[in-house]
Amino acid sequence: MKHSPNSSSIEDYVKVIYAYTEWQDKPITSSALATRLGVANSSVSEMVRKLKDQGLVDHEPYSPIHLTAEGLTLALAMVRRHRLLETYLVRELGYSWDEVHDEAEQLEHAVSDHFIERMSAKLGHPSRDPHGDPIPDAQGRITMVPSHRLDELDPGHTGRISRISDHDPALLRHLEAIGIGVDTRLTVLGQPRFGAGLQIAFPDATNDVGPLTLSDEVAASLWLASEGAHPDCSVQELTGGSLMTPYSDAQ
Amino acid sequence: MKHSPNSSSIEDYVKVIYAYTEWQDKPITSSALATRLGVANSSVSEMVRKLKDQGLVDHEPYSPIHLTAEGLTLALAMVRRHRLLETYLVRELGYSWDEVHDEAEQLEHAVSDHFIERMSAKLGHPSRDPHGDPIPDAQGRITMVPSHRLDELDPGHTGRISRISDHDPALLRHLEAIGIGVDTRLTVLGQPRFGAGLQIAFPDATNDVGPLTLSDEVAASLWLASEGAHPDCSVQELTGGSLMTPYSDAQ
DNA sequence: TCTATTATTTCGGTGTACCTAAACTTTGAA
DNA sequence: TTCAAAGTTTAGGTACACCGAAATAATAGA
Ligand SMILES: [Mn+2]
Ligand SMILES: [Mn+2]
Ligand SMILES: [Mn+2]
Ligand SMILES: [Mn+2]
Repeated sequence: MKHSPNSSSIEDYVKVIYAYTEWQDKPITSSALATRLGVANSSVSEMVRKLKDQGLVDHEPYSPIHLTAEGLTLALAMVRRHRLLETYLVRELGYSWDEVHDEAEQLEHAVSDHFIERMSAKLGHPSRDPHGDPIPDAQGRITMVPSHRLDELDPGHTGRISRISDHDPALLRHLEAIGIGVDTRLTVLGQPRFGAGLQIAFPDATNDVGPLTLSDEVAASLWLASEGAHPDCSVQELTGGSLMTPYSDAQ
Repeated sequence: MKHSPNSSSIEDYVKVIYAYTEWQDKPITSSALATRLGVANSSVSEMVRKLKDQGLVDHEPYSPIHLTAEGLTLALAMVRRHRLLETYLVRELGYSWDEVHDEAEQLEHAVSDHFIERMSAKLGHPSRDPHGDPIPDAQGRITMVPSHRLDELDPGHTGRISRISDHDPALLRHLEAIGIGVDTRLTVLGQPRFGAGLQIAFPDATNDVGPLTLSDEVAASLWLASEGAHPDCSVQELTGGSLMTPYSDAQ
């Protein structure tokens, strides 16, 4: 109900609650939230009570945490900010894709709505960030090709990488080194004979790049778009309203 | 002595202490600092004690507040950040000069050293911001033509506006409307017969722009560079070292 | 020189966002 | 079905950056 100016902590909590569901399609638990935010479980319990009081989440004690419609709107606004900032840093300021996440994590709380919309316009209103993550538009609509995490896919699937987790810069540099990026075409071969991981191949490879084994961690960080999927058939209308701050004068 | 990560409050205190001297050439008092920061006097007393403990200011009770060498380095780093950000917002994101101050006030605490240096490079390492304020270089050196506030100048002086206070957006829009901007050439005529203010004329005016009377507030917001002054003769070496954060890894 | 005014600091207290340790649920393995 | 381990919340406490009111110091006028 309340429309207090959201603190950067609140913004991060709500964003992480949203992002968890985007990647795991189940609601986040208290301890998972604590791990992702790098705070103690008790801090999460307290903050979740506050978020509930403010109408941003639904929560019963000892149960997972869900965003309300209002919480979702705030989360989408933060996701939009974060991903537009990452895109801007790469395209306009020459950052590499492994450098942008931490910078955007700070900036997302400091920039104004005005700044965000200027940036979006200058970039031509992009719909994906440098890691393939979809950027909600100013009305909270998300467009993305239907995709699945590599570790959930049965052997035999071929398609293009649609998104890559940007949380670990070292992982991004590793992927770059082995030639995997957004829109790279590849085939899932399945688990190798012994041990863990996932074997993949590059169907378009011209030279001697043979099949590769990805660790479980790497495989869970990659999403593959079904071959022939079309972005337009996957618009999700997630919120009714605009993502702009209700009172933009409150700088 | 301590090299704790500076909070945005500390950054603002130190920056305001520096900026006061830049405009008034005398050290700031506790209550002036409180006014400029929009906090209570008691808050300033407490914070100044903390700044002293951290070696950023010299201060005896009931006396004005001076920056130490270390405090000056931090202040110059913040001034550099603020003015580069303002310049960037105007040149790259299409902000007008009255919109940039508040946005930069937030961003200056959120961007990394890396971001600042990328921005500076992209802008061609500018030495003035949109209001004429000098931008310290990465070593803390400031270059500026010798100038004086309009309200301290004797009648008869002619020169170019070298800097304009950016704190009041309405004032900036007013100046724009009456044709005064950075590098505008004008002559100080002195006080009008009755009442307050300062009369000026535009020696280069081609049309019917006659002499104008500026209010005291406006006159105190403008600096005039002596006719024929040369920037190179006014480099101030203000600090020995680099303005970069000692441990840049501590994001 | 002696106030009266003004400036500054100290004191007690608030809200936010954390923490550790202790208490309390839930769950799943025996 | 039971109960120990795992997950979660509560209790008590800290640091930070504020506040208003009270106390204290500086200063300037008579
Ligand atoms: Mn963040
Ligand atoms: Mn991303
Ligand atoms: Mn600031
Ligand atoms: Mn400025």
